[in-house]
This record gives sequence, C-alpha cells and structure tokens, in this order.
Amino acid sequence: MKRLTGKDVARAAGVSASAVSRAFTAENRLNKATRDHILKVAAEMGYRPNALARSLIKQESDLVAVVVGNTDGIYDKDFFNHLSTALQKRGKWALQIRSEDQENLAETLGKALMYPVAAAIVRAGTVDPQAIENSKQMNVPLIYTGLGPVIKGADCVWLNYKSGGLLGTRHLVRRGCKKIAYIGGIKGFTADTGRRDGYLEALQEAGLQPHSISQTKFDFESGMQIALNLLQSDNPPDAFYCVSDAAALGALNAAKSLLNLRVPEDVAIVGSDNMPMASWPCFDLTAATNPIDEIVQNLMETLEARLANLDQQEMSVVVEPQLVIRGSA
Amino acid sequence: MKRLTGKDVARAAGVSASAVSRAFTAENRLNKATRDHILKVAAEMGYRPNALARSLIKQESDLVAVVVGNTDGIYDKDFFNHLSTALQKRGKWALQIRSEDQENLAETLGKALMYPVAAAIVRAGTVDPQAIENSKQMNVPLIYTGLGPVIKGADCVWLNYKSGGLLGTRHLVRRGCKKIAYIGGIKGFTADTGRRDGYLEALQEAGLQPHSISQTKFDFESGMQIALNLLQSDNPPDAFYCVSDAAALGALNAAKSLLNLRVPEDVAIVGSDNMPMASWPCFDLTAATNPIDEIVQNLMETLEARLANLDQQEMSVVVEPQLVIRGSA
DNA sequence: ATGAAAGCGCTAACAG
DNA sequence: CTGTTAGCGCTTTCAT
Repeated sequence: MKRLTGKDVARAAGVSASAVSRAFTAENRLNKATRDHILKVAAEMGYRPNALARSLIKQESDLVAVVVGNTDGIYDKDFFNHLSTALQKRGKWALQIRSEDQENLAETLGKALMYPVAAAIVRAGTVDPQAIENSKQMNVPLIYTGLGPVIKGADCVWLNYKSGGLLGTRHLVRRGCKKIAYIGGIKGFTADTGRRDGYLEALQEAGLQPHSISQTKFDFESGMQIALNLLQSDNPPDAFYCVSDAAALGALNAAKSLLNLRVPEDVAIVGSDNMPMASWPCFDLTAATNPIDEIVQNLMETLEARLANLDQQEMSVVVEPQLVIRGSA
Repeated sequence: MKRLTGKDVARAAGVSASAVSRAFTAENRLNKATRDHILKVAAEMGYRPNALARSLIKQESDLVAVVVGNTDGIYDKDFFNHLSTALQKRGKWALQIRSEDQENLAETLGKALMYPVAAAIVRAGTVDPQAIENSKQMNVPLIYTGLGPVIKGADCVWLNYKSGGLLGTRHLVRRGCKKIAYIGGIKGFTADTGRRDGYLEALQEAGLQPHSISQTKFDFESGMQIALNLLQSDNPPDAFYCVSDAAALGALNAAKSLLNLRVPEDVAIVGSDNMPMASWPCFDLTAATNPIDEIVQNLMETLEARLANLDQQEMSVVVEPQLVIRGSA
C-alpha cells in the first residue's frame, strides 16, 4: 500500500513538508504563488493528504459510526441511506457497523470504536448499557434513534410511538370498527410497546376490548401469516392496527390476495411508517408516519450541537407522527 | 476528544508502551501473566488501541470504501446492506460514500480516498475514467460491480444482463405474446443496454418486431407511468419486459390497480432482479434474477484475491441470471 | 512567508 | 521476555 506522501510532493515542488501541509489547510497562510504551485504539483502527482495522519494530530475525525442494530426491514434500509447522505453533506463519513443480534451490538460497537469516530449514531430496538459505557469510556458521543427508549447518558431522537398508536387506532374506531387486532413487533422494542400503549389507550377511550395482540419481527412475512391465521379463526377481527408498514402490507396481502376479502369493507388496515410504498395503488395504505427526513434532520442538528459542546446536558428530541389516510382504512 | 492511550495503560499497569502494544497483537509473544494483567487493566480502563495510529504504521487498513453511485432503488439498498454485512464478517469496515449524480462520483471518491482504504467497491451505472485514475494514483484497488460495463483497469463482478433480457423475453414469446414492450432504464447504463440487447435478440429469434422501447430511472413511478400510457394507447402491448423489478411492479400496478386489466391474460409482465418483494402474493412477479448473495460472495472473493496480490491481472466475474416463473407471466 | 523540529498513538526493530 | 528507540504522515509551534 505505497502511497504518496506530503514529503514526496514537497521534494517535487522544491519546498518543505510544512509548506505542503499549509497549502492543504485553509487556516495557515501561505504566499499565493507558492500555494498555487504546490497545489498544482500535488494535483499532477495525484496527492491527497492522509486523513488518518491528520486525524491523529488534530485529535478529531470526520468519521461517524452508524450502528445498525437488530432491525433490517425495508424502512430501516431507507433510513440508513438517508442518514449516510445527510452525514456526507455535512462533511462526515459514515462508517457502517452492523450487528445481527442484540447481544453482539456492544461488542461490535466496541471493535468499531477502535476507529476514532467523532460520534456514533445507533438505531436499535433495545439498548445495551454496556454499549453506552463503552462509548463513554472512549469519549465518543452516542446518539440513539429509532426503536429504542429514551436513554440516560445518551442523546436521543425518537418518534412518539404511542401517538402513532393512538392516531391509527382512533381512526379505526371512528370508522366503526369493533374488533381491532394489534399486530405488534419484537417484545421489548419501544416501537412495539409505545404503539401498543397507544392502541390500548384508544380502545379504552372508546370502551372497546382489544381483539388480540400478536408479535412479528416487524416484517412482511410474519404480518401476513398472523393476519391469515386471525382472519380464518372463529372470531376474525374487522381491523388491524400494525406496528409497521411491512407487517401491514403482509396483512393486506393475506386479506386481499389470499382470502379475497375486501379492504376496508371486510377488514380495515392501518400501518405505521408511511414508506413510499404505502402509496402504491395496489396498497393505498393508511398509515401513521415515521418521517425519515424529519428524524434525520433532527439527528444532524443534535449531532452538531453535541460536537459543538461535548459537555452539555443530554438532548432528547421527539418527532410527532401524523396519520395519512388512504384507501385501506 | 481526549482518548485513553496505550501509554496511559502502560503507566497504570506498570509496564512499557510496547508491552501494551504486544498484548493487543497476537503475533508478538508476551509472558502470559503480564499479558493477562495488561489486558485486565486495559479492560478496566476501557482502553482500545487506536486503529488509525495502527493503520498508519502498519501501512494497511481495514477500511473498504463502498461507493454508491447514481442508483438508489429498492434493490440497491438491499445490495449495500448485504455488502456491508459481508465485509464486516471478513474483518473489514464499510465506509459509505454516496454520490447523487455521476459527475460528482469521481470527486466524492477522491475526497474519500483521503482515508487509506484497503480497496473501493463501486456500484454505479456508468464509469468515470477519472475515478479509476484517482484510485490508481492512490494505489487503491477498485472493484466495479452492478450496473457498469467491464472496465479496463479495474476488477469487475457483474451480472450477465443480456442473458436476463433473453430469458425474460423468450419466456414471453413462448407464452404467445406478440406485442412485447421493453421498459428500460437510464440511457448508457449497462443494466439497460445489456437487457435491451437480450430483448431485441429474443424478438429477432422469434421473428417479432419490438413493440416499443422506453426509459425509466429503474423505478416504480416511471414504470407505472410508462405502462399506463402504453396500455391506454391505440396499440397497447400484450406484454412488458422490464429492466428492473421496481419498474415491473409499477407496470403491474398500472395494469391491475389502475386499469383493471388481468395479468397475465390481458398483459403479461416480466421483471428483472427478483427482489424478495417479487414473491409477495399481490405481485407474484416472474423475474430474471440478480442474485445479491452470489454477487456479494464473488465480490468478497475478488476482494480477497486482489488484496492478496495487488499486481495480478484484472479479474472479471460474470454471474448468470435465472428466470423465476411466477403468476405474472 | 517559510523551514526545522517536535509530537499525535502506535508498532517493529533492536538491545538487553 | 521486556524496555528503549525510531518512525509511520501529518500539523503546528517556534525560529528565522
């Protein structure tokens, strides 16, 4: 991995190494003529300062760890793409760190923290105190987002899940649904508990009993399977409120494609997330939003505020979902 | 960004800095007792060697640049997730680099190459010679994949696009379709030209004329719009061969949901990619595969071969698509 | 305005 | 087996 160094350029340009360095850093002034000359020579040689060495001496880094936890749905992929793009627009580079299962998350994050990242943005269903401890020790600010709860010791940007559950379920109640089933997510994930709380509260407001509460991995397949079972049971629901769009689309497929039911007449369906796909004509899904742009925007603001002042108090931003009403409910 | 150093640990453990270093590198032997002691102290303090400093001296890096070009469809998101995971399993870290438009790709890659990455994996529709030149200068091996053509000066892992076009179109011909339209991608992308070539050749074999050739951004919306226009025209096609699953699902929506046509009776539809979504009951899409696992596997093998021997000849792997027949054609 | 020299955190060669 | 020393590529005083 032989790589051109500043020294090589210095030699070629007939200047000192420090001159080359100064040519590449705005702060230190340099005679315009020499700077231009150095930059020209450097460009010809294809030289670029080594970000690692620079980082080492400046004690700062443009790297941001983006930690993908135990959540890998369609929504999440979209989310991380937006996040990477937003980081890059702000001069940061996203170092992707993935952990299949929750147990490994702290360990994986630990390994990744060998790189001197400016911060770590973590999206995971539950939060490992060890991970927080690790990054504390490394002085890496941690920002949690997405499925997790509000954390002591880390900044958070999260969705008001309960509000989504309330909005979605109240809408089904208003439609006149009486037997509303909850298709939930992974146990312990705030995205699940929050939305379920909203669901339960909305039912209570209306004096209704929950029809049933089930669990998925937030995904299409399990959403479809559960809906199929429930709809074929002795006491089928007349509506589903679903913890994710993916699960809702699964339920929609079970109802329309597999059982030839009419949606929303026979069974009404509300999802959560409002992914672009929700608006496709074949789905036309009513859903509570989980607005990626807004969340990413808040993450960027939180990140910048945190980097500007490492010692300030923990920040917590809550994004409010909205209900987008379409044909499915 | 004050961070614990090996020196701090050395002081605390009453040993030298090199002892600490040796404790963290398997190669250099160390008395088991001292090693254990050092590791214990380090763990208590939460110390981790700085990967940047290590990289600087070892002249090698665990970073791999993953360059996301002007392609951001559902398939691509999936692809990059698999790629990051595969890299991490092999002890590499994916540094995400995104470029909205093709023009910026070389420039963005250039900036990212300030980080001493072991290699760069690029997935883009077209290839900028400047990007190749840049990475050559930085001695960073470049591996192209996906939409691009086979490149001089870089390793490639790509799909046999033409074969996909042949398989898909021949299948429509066998079904008895006579007016087969091609819904294509972005002009100049090999994913488009290759599949179109296959489409044209299959038609020629059958003595048929192309019904029409149109362009999308490989996406759902433009696929839907184009299909809608064609199906409402004076001379509607009886089949679509589509450059991507996303475009095919758009066409499917236009036919079934918007125009109430029967698929495949009124119009048959074949996609390309075979994303998981293609098998959803509401779609049941016949598609030529673009097998992520196989491509990523080949990328990993190419990467490892390249890193093992930087000077060996360019490698090129071609993955063959298969036709998965479902209900849509 | 520019060069020389020190040092960021680490590892590898060299002593002992 | 372990400590001392040098140096990776860069930026930043401190001189000039």
